Amino acid sequence: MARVAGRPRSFDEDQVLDRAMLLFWKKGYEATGLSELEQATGLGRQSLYGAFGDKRALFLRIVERYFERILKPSVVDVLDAPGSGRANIESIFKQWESVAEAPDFHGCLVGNSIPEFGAKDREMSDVLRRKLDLMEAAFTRALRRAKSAGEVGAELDARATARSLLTIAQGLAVVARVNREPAFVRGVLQTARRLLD
Amino acid sequence: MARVAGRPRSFDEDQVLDRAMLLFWKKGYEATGLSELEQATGLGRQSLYGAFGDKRALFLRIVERYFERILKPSVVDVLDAPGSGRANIESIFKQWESVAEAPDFHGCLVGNSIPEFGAKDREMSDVLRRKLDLMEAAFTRALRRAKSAGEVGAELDARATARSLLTIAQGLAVVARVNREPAFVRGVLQTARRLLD
DNA sequence: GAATTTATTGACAGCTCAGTCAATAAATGA
DNA sequence: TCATTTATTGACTGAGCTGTCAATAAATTC
Repeated sequence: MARVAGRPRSFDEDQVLDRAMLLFWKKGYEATGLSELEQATGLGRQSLYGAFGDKRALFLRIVERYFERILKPSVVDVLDAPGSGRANIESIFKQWESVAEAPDFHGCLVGNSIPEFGAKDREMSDVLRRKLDLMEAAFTRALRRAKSAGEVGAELDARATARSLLTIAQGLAVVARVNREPAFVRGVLQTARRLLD
Repeated sequence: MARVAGRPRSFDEDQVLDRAMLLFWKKGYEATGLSELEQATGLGRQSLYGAFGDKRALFLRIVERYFERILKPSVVDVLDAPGSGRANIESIFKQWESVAEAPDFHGCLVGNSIPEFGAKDREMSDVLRRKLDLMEAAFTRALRRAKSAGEVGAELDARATARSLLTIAQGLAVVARVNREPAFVRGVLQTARRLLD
């Protein structure tokens, strides 16, 4: 794989993508302008276009990155960790509590984007849905393991419960942005735990 | 209350507001342009501004209308209906099922708007939060009545459960837009019912 | 009927948007 | 050294945005 001639990039791609991700996460797709992206990343417009394509292509890449760097490590990998499935779910609950109560909580990039693209953009909806599916599947695996280990009720419907936990997560990502009471999130999680018994 | 001189309006305000509401509901605040509002309502720009003020003021009015015309009758009033609190909650579940499975489901205007305004607009966040609070309170009332009537477990935490049901509702409003499987919504509701036992 | 008040119409101003063009800079390979 | 390739810079384009201005229309009140 011989390197081809040409001027080398002067920026760290990972850093640029992280900064763009944070911007899209906080402000949403439409509300994030190219000028803001230039400012946040320190790149000029042509560099952004040259490296990542247009705004939509950049966003698609950011969604992949958001899953790999945020959702996978903090949700999927935690649920799939060896040991107790139930304890893994409890770790997730604890994590949600601290995240949702943080002062600058800005929800979930995937959930935030769903209303924005709506039905008008099927490709984007499919991409976003696939991320939710991956989380649902991870919850299902953890619940099945918990069931085999007798950590949850034997009659528990793993798939339906996984769907509920995913739905609660996305609901919290919305509601906790305006309701900043710690008691709110704790109440929801306290109730979610009851689903496992 | 003597009428003052002047040319009378040539449009039906209710109809205009309903059409604007549907547009904001489907597309969101930012993505809805004045030209689209003109087209959907049949009004010229100056008529819109004269009657409702600027886009933001119109949207604030639409949010109030959305609560009065959609959320209050379909959630608050159903929960506050005389008789069994538990049966009223069950009515809500049934309704969510049919709504979320409809082909042109576009979520909840309140929930859709929360990520869009984020923390940058406190007035709007407060308005949106108040609508969620009113629904939470209605769930709490219904659960308390159900508890008094012995329709739910005596140890049930009415407020925490109300918060969970609100969170599930907002979660479904997001997730069901991309996951169109009827089994998804049904699974979540099946699990939600378990919260009441 | 005349003055007043409000509604409607259409054009327009100022700004921001995503995306592109052309010129310059900096590396490689021969 | 020189041709080639890629990156960067900054100006620019055309379109769309919200909001406003000025003129006209249609009612009431005196």
